[in-house]
Parts: sequence; structure tokens; C-alpha cells
Amino acid sequence: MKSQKVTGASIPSSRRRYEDACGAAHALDLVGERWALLVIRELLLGPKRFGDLKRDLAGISANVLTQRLEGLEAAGVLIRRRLPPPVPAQVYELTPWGYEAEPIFQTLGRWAARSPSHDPSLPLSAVSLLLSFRTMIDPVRAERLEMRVGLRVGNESYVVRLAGGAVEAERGEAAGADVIFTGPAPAIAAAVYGGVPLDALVAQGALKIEGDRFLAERFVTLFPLPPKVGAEG
Amino acid sequence: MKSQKVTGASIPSSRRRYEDACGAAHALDLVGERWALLVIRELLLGPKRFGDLKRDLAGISANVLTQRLEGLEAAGVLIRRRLPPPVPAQVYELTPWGYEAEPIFQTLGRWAARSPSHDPSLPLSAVSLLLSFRTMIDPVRAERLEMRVGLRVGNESYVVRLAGGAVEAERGEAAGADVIFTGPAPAIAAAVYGGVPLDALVAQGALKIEGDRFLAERFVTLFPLPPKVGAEG
DNA sequence: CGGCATCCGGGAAGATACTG
DNA sequence: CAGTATCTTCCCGGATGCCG
Repeated sequence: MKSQKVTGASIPSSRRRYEDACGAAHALDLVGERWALLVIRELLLGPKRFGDLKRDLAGISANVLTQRLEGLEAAGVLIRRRLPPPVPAQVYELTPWGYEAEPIFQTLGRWAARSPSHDPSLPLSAVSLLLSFRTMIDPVRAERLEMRVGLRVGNESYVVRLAGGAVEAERGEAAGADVIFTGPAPAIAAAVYGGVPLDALVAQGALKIEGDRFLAERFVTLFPLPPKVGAEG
Repeated sequence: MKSQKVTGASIPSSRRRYEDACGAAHALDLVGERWALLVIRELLLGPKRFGDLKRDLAGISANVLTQRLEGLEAAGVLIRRRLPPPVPAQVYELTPWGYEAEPIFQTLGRWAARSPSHDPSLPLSAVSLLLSFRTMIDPVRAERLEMRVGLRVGNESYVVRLAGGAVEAERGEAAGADVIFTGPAPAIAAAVYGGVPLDALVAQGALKIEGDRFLAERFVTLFPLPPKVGAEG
């Protein structure tokens, strides 16, 4: 029978769509299903394989991930690409338009960071952390500050460059940076957003810091969280 | 039995939450359920009653609307307020923080407007139309253009003010504006976003135009849709 | 192991009818 | 008008198993 494959590309069935010309409503038709936006988030720093996505999206199940990847591919948000041999792995990569979704995460994140119920001490993926640097950088505190910060999280390596009040945060080789943090993303987040002293994190073995320790101390002060609601004004 | 009422404030059960410190993930915990963002959208121009929300959110059912309103109230996004007599009606109104969600709609809308599957000819609420003016205004085409445009949609009246390339769009009295459109929101959208000539809409009775007809023709050219993907730059 | 299908249980969404 | 009660349908999440 060879199983005929009639799954239908998992575009939301027409009954399940908002029949609404509003752009935001159509965005929700495309990426409003559970996990869809977080799948995009995990790809914003570059292509990933199925297993990496499953690992970094703690709690997603394989079948849902498959459905979301199908739906997002059908919507034109990402493409499935087969890497050439040496390692003929399959990866999922955002289309140029898919990459343009990043401002959605910035406005969502900035807004929700003010929620009384937001808990920055929850687990966090490396991509989320790097994207949060792009969103939360304080240009005033960062102006006339130049540094390259390397991050080693799991098997991946990332670089944050500060220059002229602007920030770049992307995948890249950490070696040669002014300071290098090695450890899980939540430990780095604890220093940057939780106010946990670097000494403490190093002492308990959660974090390793190489290079300019003074720059490291500066770095973790550059990303202030907005005031929670209720503390207006 | 009097039915015991244990509805529970409808904050997503913990199994259903992303346990993720990422701000965007938390935003989805708060407003990621179906219809939640559209409920917020309908309140961005001011308070509404239950029935108005149900009418303007075509397709929502009463029980889902009730659940969303409960959840959004529990999240601190909106409050339920009882108007004082003459008409002691109940209305739902965004909190100050709820109003701060508007940029979410702008980034979502701008992004999705480029989707190949976006269809601007679908039905549209009056609020969506007004918000789209804030999002889609072309400051270049609007610069050195000053006008007040009144919109009468259903029983509500709205005003769009253009000055110095900036736009204001809000509830307000249409009388006295330079030009006044009267008709359903989709008809106005057809002129602005669908390129349908005003003559045609007036001729078929979909739209009434009072005041400066020349300004009306200018107005409908001020909100260009971004290029669809595939027609890249 | 990566990718995908299948079956199942629970729960959220949708439709309809009903109540104060 | 502003919701509630109830029933059905569908989606989500987990487990398992197949195939390369």
C-alpha cells in the first residue's frame, strides 16, 4: 500500500482560520499554533537539525515538531535543506522572509518582560539568550564600549560584539574574544538578568570565565529588564 | 445544585505553559491561546461591551470569548468595569500595560502582509482598519499633507488626523472633518488596500463620501502594502 | 539516530441551546 | 444583553514502532 501520504501540508483547516484581512490575524493563521513561533525563534540564528530543535524546545514532542515544520514550510517561512556529503544531514532554515520575523520576538519579549508573572529564572535556550541581547541592549550604557564576548553553550559557540552602542549577537567562533563565558545558557542568564554575582556562579562551577574579568562584569550590566507593571513611572 | 461554579480563572494549566524564560515564550503563555490577541486588538481603541466584541470578532463563540476575557483579566491585560447609571452596562477595557501591546500588532501585521497567502479582501473590523492606518502610513507620501478624515462604521465614529507625516487614528466625532467616509470597514479597505476606485464603491452604494472628494482620493493612496515575498527588492 | 507514521487519552475550541 | 451548560470535534502531548 505504500501508505499514500495524504497528510495535507498542515495549513490550518479553513474552519480553524480567522477569516480576517487584518495582518495580525493572518500572522496568527500562519504561526499562531502552539510551538510554531518558538520553532522560528530557534532558527533565527541559523539552520538547525530536527534533533537540535527537539532538544532546544524543551517539552515539544516529535510529532508536533514534524507538523509545525511541515506547516511552516508550506507557509514559506522555512525550507528543508539537505546538506551535501561529508555529513548528509537534513537541516531546516528560515527563508529571507522568515528571518524578517525577528521584530515579532522583540515586541513580544519587551511587552511580556513587564508582566508580573514573568519569571526570568526559568530555563532558556542559547538562541533565546542571544536574541535577548539584541532586544534588551541599553544603548546608553553600551555607548563608547567596545568588546567581543564569546559564549560557549553546549557544542555551539556564539559571539557578541559591542561597538558604538550597537550590538551584534550571532553564531561564531568564541576564540580570540576579549572574554569568554562557558556554561549553560541559564547560568549566563542568571548573571545578566538575575543579578547573580559572577563569583558565585564560577564558585559553584556553573560558569567558566576566561579573559578580561573586568569586561565580563561590565557586560552583565548592559541588558536591564524593563520595570514590571505596578511599578509604573 | 446551583452549579457550584468552579471555572478557575483560566490561566493556562502548567502542563500547557512553555517553561521558558524567553520573553516571547511568556507572551505566548499570556496571549497565545486562540482569539486572545484578537480580543486585545478589538480593545486597543477603547473599551467595548461583550456583545460588541462578539460581533466584531466574527466567528468567536460566546463561551470562548468568556474564557479569554477571564484569562486576560487574570493576566492583568484588561479589566472588567461597570459603567455608572444612565446605562449601567459592563465593559472590558485594557490596562495601561494592555495598551502597550500595540507594537505586537504592528510587527505581526507588517510581517504577515508580505505573506503570499495574505488576502486583504477578507472581512475586517473597524478597529483593525484604524490600527492598520497607524501601521501602514507612508510618512513620505503623507508629509506636508494635513487633513482630518472622519469614518462612520456601523454605529461608531472614528477620526484620522494627518499632520507632518504622522497619523493619529482613534475613536472620535466625524462631524467637521475635511472628508467623511460612511460605510462598512471592508468597503473602505477595498479603496485603501484593494485599489478599488472610489467612484465604483460609491456607485454601487457601498460607500458614501462627504466633503472634499479630492482629499479622499489622496487619502486612499497613503497606505501602501509592502511587497509580497518573491517580489524581493 | 533522525524523521515520520500511528494509536490513544485529555483538554481546548466550536456550535447550539438555554437562562437571568 | 451577557453570559452559562452541554455536546461534539479537533488539537496537543506521550508512547510506540518503522525505516533508512
